[in-house]
Amino acid sequence: MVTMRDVAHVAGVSPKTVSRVFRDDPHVLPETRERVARAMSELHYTPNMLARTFRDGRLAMAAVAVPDLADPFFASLARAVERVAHTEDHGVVVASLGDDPADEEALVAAMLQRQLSGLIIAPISRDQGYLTPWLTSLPVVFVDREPVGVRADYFIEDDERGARTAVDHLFSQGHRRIAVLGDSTDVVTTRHRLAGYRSALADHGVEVDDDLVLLGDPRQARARLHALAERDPDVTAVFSSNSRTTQEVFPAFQSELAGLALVSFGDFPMAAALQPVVPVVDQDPERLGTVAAQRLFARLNSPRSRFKVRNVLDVHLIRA
Amino acid sequence: MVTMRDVAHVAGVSPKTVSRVFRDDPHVLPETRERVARAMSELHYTPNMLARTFRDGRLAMAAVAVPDLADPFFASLARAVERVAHTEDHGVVVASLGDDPADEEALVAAMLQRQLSGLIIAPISRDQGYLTPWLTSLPVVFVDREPVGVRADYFIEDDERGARTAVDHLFSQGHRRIAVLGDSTDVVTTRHRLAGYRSALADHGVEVDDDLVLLGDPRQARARLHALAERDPDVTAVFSSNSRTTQEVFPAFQSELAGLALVSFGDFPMAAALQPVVPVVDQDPERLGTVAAQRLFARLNSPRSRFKVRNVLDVHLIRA
DNA sequence: TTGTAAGCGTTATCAC
DNA sequence: GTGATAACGCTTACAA
Repeated sequence: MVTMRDVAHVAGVSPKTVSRVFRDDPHVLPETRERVARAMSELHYTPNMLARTFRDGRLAMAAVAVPDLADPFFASLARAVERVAHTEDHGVVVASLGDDPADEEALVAAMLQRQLSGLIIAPISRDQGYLTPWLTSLPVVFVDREPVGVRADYFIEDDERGARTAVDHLFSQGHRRIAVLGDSTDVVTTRHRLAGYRSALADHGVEVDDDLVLLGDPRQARARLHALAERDPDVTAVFSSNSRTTQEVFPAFQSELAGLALVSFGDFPMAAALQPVVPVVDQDPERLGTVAAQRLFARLNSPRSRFKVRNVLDVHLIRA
Repeated sequence: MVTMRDVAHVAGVSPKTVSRVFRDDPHVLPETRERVARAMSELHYTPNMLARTFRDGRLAMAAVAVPDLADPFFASLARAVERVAHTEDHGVVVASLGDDPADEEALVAAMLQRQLSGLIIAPISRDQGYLTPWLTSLPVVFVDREPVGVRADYFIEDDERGARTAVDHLFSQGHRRIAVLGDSTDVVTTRHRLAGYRSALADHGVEVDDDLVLLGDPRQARARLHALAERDPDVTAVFSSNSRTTQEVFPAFQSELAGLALVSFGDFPMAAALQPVVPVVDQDPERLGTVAAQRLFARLNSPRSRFKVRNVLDVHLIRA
């Protein structure tokens, strides 16, 4: 590997001068600069970022931790973060947290040990208290899901309101017996959206029937829903509280559950082209990722400024 | 930040001993080890990975460069890489290359300057010759798109064969005047799939009409196709040579192009639930990412072994 | 078993 | 305007 030393040697100057040339320090004679520049290109010098960032203790990379990078929602979110990070000369390290809340802490710790400059996270566990010690050394911004057990910036959608809107829509179509599908209640958004479902029911004077509340692993959602429809033919509509689950169950609405109505919290690819039409509460992961990343860099670039910790983005029902 | 020095001081030993304890070096008295361990946890010591990796010149991170992380195909691929990297105690840095081939080199260079341990790339430019100098310092594996202008491992699908199969399928349904949609020909897969289209036509004694070849930005694909249908009503079928484009144009087949047949190279989310049914050549990004990452780490872990450079994965037409 | 010294590539400080 | 020196945190010789 070619180092500054090598360049300095060839150019007949000190390493420090090479450094100066590289950093465009004005305190270098044009002639010297020229000589150094020539040596650099002759030797194909590439600066060792690792050494540089080691000096100031911080890798120019932001971490993004999401449940699953392969989920289009989180992929878009990560892409948006990447875009912002790029304008700040930062790279982006990604980590998928997976299914098991118990793994979250270890995965996140593994990332943070690498002295990244900041973390954007959509957690899967019930409590992120383990992050508290890290907060002194790097900014953390939550996205999509608010922090529990730790105080940090967060950018979320109005889950309860969105869910209520979605369920209201079903009521407006005349449905009264409405099932709800959701992820694990470890996930805080599931709890909020469930609350929205409940309050919509309350608004319409319908009592919550726990038998209509189907939670857990999205991969089993279709089976669970199918079983419900069998034992309870009065159910006429379903509120799916996240897009992952919606994608799992949708095909059922084209076959064994044809005729039932479906609304979804969270849009997903090709949703607009589906028959039957699925109204969705649109979340805009792009925007979520962008604002979260902007906040991260705002924190990094002006550590003493104050910012609004809680940030709730509006959501809208589309294709209704 | 708490350093080894601090821990050493508290434990009353030298930094080296702390290092030994941390690395589970057997040459430490149980008693000493105990004392150091206590000091570490008292001080909440976290090792500075940056310093450690700086020493051996290599960050424990693999780079993944793809056209667009928000594209479900590449998101799945990246997710698979992440899974493998994780078992090797490596992080994953992602970069979306975007639309403009001219940006590729700079974006990739920016990543590699960070002394990452390896690169997995699905390039967008016509020539990756710029990578040659990097090959001495880190392994590079191409995915989905073979390298041009540089010799490196690559894992691709059988593009030409897949395309031929897709177009054959249209012929078998009686179609003779078949349009083809594609990305820019800067992308090597587009060229291969176009070749597959041409040879399928040749097999069936149909001459290629350049007017039926619609290439360029996927976002304009629907408009281009619409215009073609207007001026050439004899076209009865369309081969879309990548999933991005297919997703753009699909809605047209539900409205202004209803009745035309469509086959796609590349599956996409919810495709199975669409009406009309779209047969697709399935690519399995998951598998592609997995094998590419495995190769990357194989190269890293046994630098002197020899491997097969060219690796072509089979593709199959599904939902036909 | 434990400690000392040196160095990884870069840059800040402070001379000259 | 330029250079010597030290330092970032850790680890690998090599000593003790």
